[in-house]
Amino acid sequence: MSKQGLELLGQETADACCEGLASAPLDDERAAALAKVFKALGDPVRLRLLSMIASRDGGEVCVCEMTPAFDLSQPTISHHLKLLRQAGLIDCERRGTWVYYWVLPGVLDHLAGFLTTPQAAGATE
Amino acid sequence: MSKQGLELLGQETADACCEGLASAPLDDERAAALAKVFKALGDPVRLRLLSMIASRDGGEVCVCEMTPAFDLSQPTISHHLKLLRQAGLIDCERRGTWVYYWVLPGVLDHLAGFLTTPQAAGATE
DNA sequence: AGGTTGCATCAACAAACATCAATACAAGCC
DNA sequence: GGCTTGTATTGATGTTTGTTGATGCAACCT
Repeated sequence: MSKQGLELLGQETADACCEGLASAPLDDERAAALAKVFKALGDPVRLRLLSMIASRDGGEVCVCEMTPAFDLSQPTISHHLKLLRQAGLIDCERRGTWVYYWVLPGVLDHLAGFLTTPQAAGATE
Repeated sequence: MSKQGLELLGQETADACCEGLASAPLDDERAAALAKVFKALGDPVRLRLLSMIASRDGGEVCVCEMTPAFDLSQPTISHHLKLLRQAGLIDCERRGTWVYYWVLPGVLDHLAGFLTTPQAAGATE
């Protein structure tokens, strides 16, 4: 189930959906929504967790594999994963004993599109 | 001084310089450097300030124009601008009485490239 | 059933952050 | 020189965040 979402939501990639940061001044509402996501990215542990999940072949990583990769307690890792989930960046599912996390498709590319400036969006290099 | 946060992002062009979030697990150092930048973006006021500057024709905005655009005190706006500057996102110059801010070129597109997943990067155009 | 393991939640604390009033600094004007 | 305006810095305060030990819950295994 988790692997198929990416192709099905393929039309949601970076461009065309909504205005970028540099195309017009942000209004309060959009700024607040976007700030939530960037705030979730604004911690080195969460960035590493997200990267660990996003770079994984198969797209899924077990918590049992992430927790020992940090010099932090298990509740702390669980807390950071929760924040990433609440930001809409990842989701998880329990399968038997273990819990697996994956990156929600399209969200990262969406953010990238938001940051891309009009000039760079048109230029290939 | 203030560009430290983005040193690890490099000055090279957006696409070929460094690995993206989804290409390999981030190491501590890069995660810490990137987290600083994302943390700077993780506040609605700073996002609006940055957008206000980035979307401006001519690329420069006077502080005297930004301060009244928010329901916040002048020191607070100045503080947020300082954080954006320390994150390596913007720079400023005093010209006579007024101070002008602009977005440092390439940084936003660099961040966008970092967030772009390999699949989407190939499918962009 | 009882015991063990994996993960989430709770309660509590220190550190970091957003905000403002007061103040300091810089540049123009009288 | 003194006065005014624009911006940055300081000091203080209430809030948020990162972290942990303790606890709770779910799924396995005898």
